[in-house]
Amino acid sequence: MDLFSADTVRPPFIAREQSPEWNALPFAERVIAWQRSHGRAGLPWQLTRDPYRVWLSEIMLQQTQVTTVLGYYERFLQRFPTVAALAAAPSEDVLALWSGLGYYARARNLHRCAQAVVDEHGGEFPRSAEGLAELPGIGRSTAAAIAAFCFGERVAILDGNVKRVLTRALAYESDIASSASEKALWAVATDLLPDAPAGEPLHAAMATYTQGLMDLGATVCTIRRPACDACPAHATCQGRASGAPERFPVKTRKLKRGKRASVLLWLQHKERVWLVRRADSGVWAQLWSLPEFDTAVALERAVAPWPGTLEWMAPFKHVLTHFDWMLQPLKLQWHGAVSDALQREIDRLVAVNAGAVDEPGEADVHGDVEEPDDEASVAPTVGEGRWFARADLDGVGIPSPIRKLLDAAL
DNA sequence: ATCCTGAATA
DNA sequence: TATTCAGGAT
Repeated sequence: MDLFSADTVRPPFIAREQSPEWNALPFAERVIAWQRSHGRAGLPWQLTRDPYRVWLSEIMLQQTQVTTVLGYYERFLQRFPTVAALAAAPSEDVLALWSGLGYYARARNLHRCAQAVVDEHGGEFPRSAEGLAELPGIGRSTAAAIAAFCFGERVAILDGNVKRVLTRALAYESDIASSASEKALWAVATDLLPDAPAGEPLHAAMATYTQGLMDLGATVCTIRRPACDACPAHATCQGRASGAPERFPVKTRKLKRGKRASVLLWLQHKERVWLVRRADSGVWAQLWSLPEFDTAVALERAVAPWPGTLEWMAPFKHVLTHFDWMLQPLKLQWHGAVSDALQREIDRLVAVNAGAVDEPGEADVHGDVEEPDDEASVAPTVGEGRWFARADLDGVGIPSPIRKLLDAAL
């Protein structure tokens, strides 16, 4: 069953067929009416007002689609049923359950936030958007969403979906990246908030309106080919009137990505692979991955004295926001025993990664030619490495492309 | 400016 | 198949 497309479970909403009186309703009331009949309902995090669950869903839904989050949300709650359980957990376990979701700073902030709620707020989330926004990982929009859903606070959200809906409704021509636009759109979002309907608590209106704006952006006012006929704001939408609603929001700055190339050491002994924990900052911070080198030469120098043969595996590209990353795995495999001396060498590689060992020392030990620019040749890690059997990989955080690589060949 | 991934498009 | 794009908080 497709929970995300309202039209699969409900008759299509055709704005044209609505009465003139209905179209004359204020924006918020139109959104609310649409949400009640055509918004997404029944998603796991919509069945509760528990701030812990709503907060978790909002963090997971940042930069991540509903279908992806569904695969993580329940599993996470099973392992951490309460904010106290999450606060008490090792950060390693939190990252393991976040593994594959991406933007791992969210998981680190999530954990810090849980600890702040327990340590500084007696285990209860603040009941206002203002209070929520002071917690790690909760910005203005996420704070407002939680406050609207859980406490019915009359406060505006402004995420990517909402920006799209609003800029189209207004045919807003300025680049939304500017701080002036940001400010203006927050003001618009706040202006459009519903008033308490007669004989109805504001709480319900705020929750429905907030969800409605999100769902409208996700299912009707889509990036490409918006379904204007199905939109409750159809009649007054300036973007639609302009004939090219998909032109909004206006973004003049084009993103340009840099390039980076790295070499990964796949160190395999029998059925196990050697992984290191990455540094506390930078890409894939604190996740487990294959040791990373700037060049094949640097990698070959590091493993030169070791047994086994180096095998070049298929290179692959991984795209991040700010650069295209070409990754070349080199597999070093052997089946003999790991002597204490060799294991010390392997541990030492990690220590070098962490910057704990002087580079000249390494050159001496390996009897290698001195090379300039050696310091940047190995990506930093936090100095921890372990052998992993296939079954061990489930228990730790591993970046998606690395997990995929390991799954395919380990 | 820096984080990651999956979906959409070419 | 390869490339482009979207998406909040810090």
